[in-house]
Amino acid sequence: MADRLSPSMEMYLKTILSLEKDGQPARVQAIASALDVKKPSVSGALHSLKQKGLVVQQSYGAVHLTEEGRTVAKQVTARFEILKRFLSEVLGVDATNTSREACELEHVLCSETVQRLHLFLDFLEHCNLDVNAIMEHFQEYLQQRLAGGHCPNCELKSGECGTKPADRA
Amino acid sequence: MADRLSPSMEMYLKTILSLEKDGQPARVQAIASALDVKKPSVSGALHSLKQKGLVVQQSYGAVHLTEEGRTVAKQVTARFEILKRFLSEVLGVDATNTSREACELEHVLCSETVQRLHLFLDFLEHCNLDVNAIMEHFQEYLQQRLAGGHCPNCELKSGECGTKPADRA
DNA sequence: CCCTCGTGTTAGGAAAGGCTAACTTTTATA
DNA sequence: TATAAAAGTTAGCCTTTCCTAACACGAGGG
Repeated sequence: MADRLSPSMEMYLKTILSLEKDGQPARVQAIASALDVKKPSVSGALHSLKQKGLVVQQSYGAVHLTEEGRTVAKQVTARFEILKRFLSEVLGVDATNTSREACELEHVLCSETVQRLHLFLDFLEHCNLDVNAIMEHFQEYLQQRLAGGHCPNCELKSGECGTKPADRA
Repeated sequence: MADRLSPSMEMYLKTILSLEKDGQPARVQAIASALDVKKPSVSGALHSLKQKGLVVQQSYGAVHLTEEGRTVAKQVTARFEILKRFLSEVLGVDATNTSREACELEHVLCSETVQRLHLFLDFLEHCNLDVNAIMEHFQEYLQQRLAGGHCPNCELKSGECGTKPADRA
């Protein structure tokens, strides 16, 4: 398999797939709006994706994924969905942030790691009834700790990974 | 607080802190080797970090972190350690990959998410004895699934997030 | 004291990915 | 059908981060 695409190129593919799924033709303008970039950036990116054989586009027309492009787009999208689930279901990250953050992670994590995350979610969901109780317990613990409580057994110092105490009040 | 530094700049700071911790003076050459870049790249980066007030360096001499630079470097390092622990202790990611992957994540995840991950590890470690059993159960499940077993309740299709069946044999 | 060699810096350039401005093509409407 | 608006493209530029080549400093050996 060729080297991984850049985050930027993966985003273009993911966006094209997503527009297609919504039944919209993937026009330059629509891609630009979805990614919050300008049209010339899209044109440039498409030029590069065409060279790689991942999309086709008749001049001045809509963009279509090739089979290979579709495969990559689906992979990226699948990663995104798994990461979003993990962030929200396990870590309880705020809905405002899950998409943005999953979107950065999807370009960075290797398949193996995403798969393990997927299996972790799968495990929590299907394979052990006790797990739900544990996860609820974790969510409670999380709320307490985020509210300022302190675990007596733990040397976690607030601020050490970038969150100041004031941020968590 | 100012905007987040670029991944690259965070890496320079983290590396300088790490060299200092090893008792070595943070010279341009040492930083270059540690990051696998050439000396002029380091000079350029240091120029930018000096302008931001994050490092000081007498000309042709060793580099030192300012108080602010040290704070950032420590935050990045702390994120790295937490992510590495999560990847290895929870997901069982291979030791060869944990550092590389944690190193990419550390620049991408927001403080809130890293903190939640930290609390998750903390929870697993200190706050519920049953959790260990669950996690061991997960590790077993992981091994089975990675060896080709299939969860009857789960529609996980191999390959959908980029791992081909052949990769997992 | 000078010279050499390792280390640091500067100059100049490439690639990626974004931008604006200006041009071309298509579409839609009067 | 003529033409204006919308959509796409091209040209040219900026920033970041890396590179190579060439130059400058500075500590140790003759």
